[in-house]
Amino acid sequence: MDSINIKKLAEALNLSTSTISRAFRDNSDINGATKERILAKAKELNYQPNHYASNLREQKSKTIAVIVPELANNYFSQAIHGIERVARENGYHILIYVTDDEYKKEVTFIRHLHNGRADGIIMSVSGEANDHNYLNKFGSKRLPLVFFDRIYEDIDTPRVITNDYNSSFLATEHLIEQGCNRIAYLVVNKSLSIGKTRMQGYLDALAKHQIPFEENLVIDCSNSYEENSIIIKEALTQLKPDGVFTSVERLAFATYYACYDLEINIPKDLKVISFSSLEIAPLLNPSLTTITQPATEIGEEAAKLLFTILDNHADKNLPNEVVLVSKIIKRNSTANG
Amino acid sequence: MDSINIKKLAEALNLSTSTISRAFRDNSDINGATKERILAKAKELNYQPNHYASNLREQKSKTIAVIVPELANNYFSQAIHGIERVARENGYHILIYVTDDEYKKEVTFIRHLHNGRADGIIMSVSGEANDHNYLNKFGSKRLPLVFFDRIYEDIDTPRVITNDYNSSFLATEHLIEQGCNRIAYLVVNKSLSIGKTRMQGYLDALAKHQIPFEENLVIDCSNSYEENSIIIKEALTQLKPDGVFTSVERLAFATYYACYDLEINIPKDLKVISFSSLEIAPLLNPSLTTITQPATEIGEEAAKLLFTILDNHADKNLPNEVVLVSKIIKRNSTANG
DNA sequence: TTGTATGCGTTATCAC
DNA sequence: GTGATAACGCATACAA
Repeated sequence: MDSINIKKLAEALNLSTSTISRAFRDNSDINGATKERILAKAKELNYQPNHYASNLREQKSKTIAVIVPELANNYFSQAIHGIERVARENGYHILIYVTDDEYKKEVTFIRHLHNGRADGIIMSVSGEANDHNYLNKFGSKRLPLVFFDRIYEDIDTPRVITNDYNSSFLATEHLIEQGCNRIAYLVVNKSLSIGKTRMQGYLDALAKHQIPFEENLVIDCSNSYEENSIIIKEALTQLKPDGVFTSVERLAFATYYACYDLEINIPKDLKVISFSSLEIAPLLNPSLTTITQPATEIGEEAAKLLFTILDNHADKNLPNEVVLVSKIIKRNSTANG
Repeated sequence: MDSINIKKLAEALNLSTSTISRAFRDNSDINGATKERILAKAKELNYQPNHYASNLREQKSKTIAVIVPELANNYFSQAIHGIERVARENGYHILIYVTDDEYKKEVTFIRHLHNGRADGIIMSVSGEANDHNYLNKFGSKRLPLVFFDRIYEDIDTPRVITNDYNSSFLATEHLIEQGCNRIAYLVVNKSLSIGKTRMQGYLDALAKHQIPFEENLVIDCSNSYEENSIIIKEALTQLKPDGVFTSVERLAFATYYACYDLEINIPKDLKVISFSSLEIAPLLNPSLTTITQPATEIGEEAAKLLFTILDNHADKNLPNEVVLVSKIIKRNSTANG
């Protein structure tokens, strides 16, 4: 093995390993000149303190894990981008884990991460329908955890969310104001809190405007493209809604495709509004009215929150919940005439 | 410190640490019953072998690093998704690094990664205009490295790319066949190999069809949304092309926005074709003709290639270059009357 | 300011 | 089949 380590560097410089070590840590007493000498030689020999040895010694990894349900999704990739930026600024590295919306994977990831690999976790959850209690099994040894977007309400940990209820209320109201009175609500899994919160806004807006709620206008979709296509087409033909409010971007796209096929004109026959982080919503045919979440900012906030926790071992009274505001951007998919 | 480790587990079971360790490794001699007993107790006490200690001992991290120029981009997030999947299957974890197209960051990341944090690197490069030689400075200690999409041609390492030249040739030819003869080529940085390769296809297609090449129809764009808007609008007004071939997705979007503003009709006045991994290209107004790269597959191939290298320390004769095929999908942005 | 010695949690070698 | 022990590379308490 010809690889360089602290000992060899020490020998090469006729110094002790402790002195070498000091040259790489900031707060140690060390002669400026020797430090220079060490750093120079280190560069020459391409020496870097071994990450695993340091971390074993220091009992921390300078690494955080990010767990998301999916990756090929504007919202999550933007959020990760935000997390990455903040992490980098703080000298942290990020590990990415994708659950594909499978609860089992989430549990496996979280369990695994408690082996020291990461100092903290930022997660958008996948298993709302399942048992969240596994998170409490770690006791006091549970890694610092921050939720964003999709959360477990029954788990006590900081979270970054958006004002979903309000946005949904306003979105529904917008459709009503545009003349809709048969508004369908498309959701991926209505038992998930995020689906429920958004649905409540929908319900309350209907109530406010004295539009009776019809159970079957709540369309429970799946994660499969093909299945959704069938479900949505059937809903459009059978129920003939004049407005659609979709709780996730993907369902708006599916609605568009369905309308193309069925020759339903958006917005004339059907108005569409959706939660979406798509930057090119204006380029769609027709341009899509969106509730746009500040995805990058959500990621940044989540990361900041986590670092606050990691810095203050004595958790000062930090916010347990950060709420960011989404914006409704009206475009042609909900236009009149 | 109340945290559990191998020693405590050993005490709790009246066994030695070696036996505990064996229970967690596959190939060791150990009594079936004791193994059961250990695993059970481990679960009960929430014990997991410390990752950093193991890795320090074994001199490998079961981690690979992925370096990309940007994240909020369909292509890269899909590619990462592919990498993540394959990595997971192989029991590896992935670290993500975003360079924001800054060469300096790339160098810093790569340097840093040679501290043992990762066993290998998958990268789409950012610094084509700069000195790539830093990669050779590591000598035999350089980590296994696989390029994908954007590569350094002068660095000898395996790579996964697409048939860019051919796709560009066919894309340009498609525009010509649709009646264009003033075709602009939009590129972010034409000195980059990927820009050059794609441009060569463009040039050769023009030549084949005896269309004289006009230097100023090659529009060198930037990474800034605002700058591109100005550049493209000026190009469209001054040069009046009847076709646009964009080397990256983002420039196609910018072209759409510019045309909306300038009231140029696509495809009547201007036909547009672009490299793009956008899944909703059919939903654009008008639907966008794309050269679609198999992004996820590219990621998967890159990961597989890396794992082949990591497995065979004696590098068998593995392919140095994997070429995947892109597909041209004709849509309305290049349609005729 | 620098050096010595010890231990972080694990696994491999070698005994038994 | 199991246990004692050294070593992985580094950082710190303590000594000098």
